[in-house]
Amino acid sequence: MLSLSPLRQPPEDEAQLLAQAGLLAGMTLGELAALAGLPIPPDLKRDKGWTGILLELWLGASAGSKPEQDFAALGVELKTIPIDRQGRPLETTFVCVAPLTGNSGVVWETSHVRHKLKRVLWIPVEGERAIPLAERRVGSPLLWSPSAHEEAQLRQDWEELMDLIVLGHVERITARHGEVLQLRPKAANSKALTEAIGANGEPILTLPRGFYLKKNFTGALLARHFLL
DNA sequence: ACCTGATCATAG
DNA sequence: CTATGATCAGGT
Repeated sequence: MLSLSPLRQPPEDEAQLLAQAGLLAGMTLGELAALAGLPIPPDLKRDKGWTGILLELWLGASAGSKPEQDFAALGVELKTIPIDRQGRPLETTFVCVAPLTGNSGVVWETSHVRHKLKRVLWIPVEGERAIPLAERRVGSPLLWSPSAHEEAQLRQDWEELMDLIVLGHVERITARHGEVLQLRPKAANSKALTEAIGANGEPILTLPRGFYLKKNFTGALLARHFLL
């Protein structure tokens, strides 16, 4: 029988990764944290990435801040996603930081967004704040790649947003732009600034931005999986 | 009730 | 600062 313990090595293939992820389904974050020897914070207010780190540990992902996929050898990215009791996402999903300069000639095919989303292991986790963190249960894993339709949706939003950035209109972009992919601040606070292109082509300082998947997109891909 | 803009911790 | 991991919380 497989031992229920964190993987100390990266998984060898997708099947092994999925098998390990499957063992976690139904367990609580409290159980997984205790078995991994990880302290459980009272809530996520000051530990927003805690669930993601915990699952990385259990699945043998490279911890830390490397700008790579979580399972580089497999080309797989790990995403935990908080869900309500009906399996619908409670939050948008951060994809990557948006490049605000040096974008002449960039195309969808080689974009960071496309690369990050090429193959994703989604792990739904109960996320309602009424449920104590330690009692929240891990759901069934979903190894996903964008369908042709999903990629077309992503590409359209990405191209629209990148056009605005390149044309110096980043500060006119709001989270309402994009049907499935949105651009929002991704920073420590509202004082953190980075360089971007202004309306007259001049350098400006603005908030760092990130690409996020809207809930309608992740909700649909989860529903497709768990209803079929 | 929900979404958008703001925010939190850590490593390098 | 940028990268990783995301959720918070007030205004609409």
